[in-house]
Amino acid sequence: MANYDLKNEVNDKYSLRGRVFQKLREDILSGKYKEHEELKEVAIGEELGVSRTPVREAFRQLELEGLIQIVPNKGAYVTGITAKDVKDIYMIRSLLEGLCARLATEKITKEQMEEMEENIYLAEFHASKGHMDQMAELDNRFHDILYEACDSKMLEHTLKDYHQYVLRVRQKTLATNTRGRASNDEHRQIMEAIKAGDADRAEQLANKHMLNAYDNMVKNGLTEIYGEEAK
Amino acid sequence: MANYDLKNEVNDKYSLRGRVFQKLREDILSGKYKEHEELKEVAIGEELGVSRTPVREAFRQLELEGLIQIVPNKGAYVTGITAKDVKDIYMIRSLLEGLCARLATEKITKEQMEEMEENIYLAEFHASKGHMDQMAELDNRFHDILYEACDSKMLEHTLKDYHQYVLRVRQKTLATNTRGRASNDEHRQIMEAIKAGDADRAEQLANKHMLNAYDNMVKNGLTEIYGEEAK
DNA sequence: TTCCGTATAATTGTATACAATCATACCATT
DNA sequence: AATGGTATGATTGTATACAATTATACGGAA
Repeated sequence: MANYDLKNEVNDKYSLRGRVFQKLREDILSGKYKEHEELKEVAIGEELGVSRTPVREAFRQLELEGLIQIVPNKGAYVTGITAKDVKDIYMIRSLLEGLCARLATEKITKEQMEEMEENIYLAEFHASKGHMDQMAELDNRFHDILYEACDSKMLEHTLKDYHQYVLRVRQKTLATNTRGRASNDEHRQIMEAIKAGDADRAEQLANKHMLNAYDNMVKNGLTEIYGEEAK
Repeated sequence: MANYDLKNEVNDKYSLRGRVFQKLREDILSGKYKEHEELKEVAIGEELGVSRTPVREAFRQLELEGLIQIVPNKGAYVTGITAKDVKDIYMIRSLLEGLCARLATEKITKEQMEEMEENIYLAEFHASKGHMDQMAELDNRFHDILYEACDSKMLEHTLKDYHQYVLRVRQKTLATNTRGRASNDEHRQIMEAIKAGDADRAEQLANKHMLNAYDNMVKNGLTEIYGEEAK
């Protein structure tokens, strides 16, 4: 839990620490740095042409986002996500996305509602064309809209944390076209429930949406890459 | 989300950064540094006899714990909790403590069960004696045991974050003797449900326990100190 | 008076030097 | 050969100097 001022993320783009942070974040999420790999301050500093100081501070931020783990006097290691972690995250997200959808039903603004509708419309278009990258992007954005719409910065922050945490896994899941379309349908149903002002139904649907996403992941065996199967 | 290796907290006791971190954490939670107060690197460094570097790093950790907020090129400010935040946190905790209790029903070890029973026994003793400090301590510990017992480091970490976040508010709530006893009773019921292996009931009770705690806070007007009333 | 701009001070951002700690390799001893 | 200890190198921890940025105060112009 931390950094509730999201405007900082913008400001940070212009500081060295911010740039180092973003670069490392991207490299970890893209898989350049693998799990349990050690990140050395000098090596990364030299690679990016900065001193150790901003690198060290970027490390603290990455730890804050759960992407690395710092062991005192030893080093910084890329965080490993076990299958059990992924399972737990989806269990937690199921509850919280449900709560989020319920709150959003009352709090969503007209602009957010319109963006959500547009998002779903676009997603269906890209699904029919088989544009996987765009679909993944739109899926991320759908959830972000929902998080913002619930009008709770505590809930929004927690959900964004978890969302980002499973990004590495989730990207691959959506690559299966059938799940992509099913996911879109579920988004549409959630959106319609919110639009109709049916908070209970929105909560229930968002709940199920997460469980379905996890079931699909397990079915495709996509959690195994993170170690042993969740028990 | 961050710092999943709790052993670091122990190691950090022996580093300057760790000591600065602990000191500031204590001072913020105890109210020495008030909300929105600015923390200056040099001033704190001089006060503790260290340079700016460990102070800066401690700041990053405090931000990680949500106790301060760092604004680039400006400063570090003690995080303000609004009444709305407190309300949202209890709403979220209600769901997650429920999930935690449910999971704990299956995963709790014999040792944890025994500590939990002992905790409740002791709490009732101190309640009868009017020992408020001990009761607050035991209340914290009860929840920590529950978090550990659920056997999910993701859930445990999130709950500990939120728990700590409302510590400043919660301390005061328990000061009312009647709520202290009611809280103990609820702990006992949760414990008994877990012991009986009734996961559904444990979840439901933990759920209600949080909502009751929040209701009591509102009733006593204790959230108003954090700004306007939650709407 | 009010507003704007500039100068100055205070504060954070970054680089770098040095200290402390940890990992490794090698040698001596058993 | 196995074990233990010491020396060496690598890496992180800390202090400090300097740069960049921001806040404040002051003075002049409208």
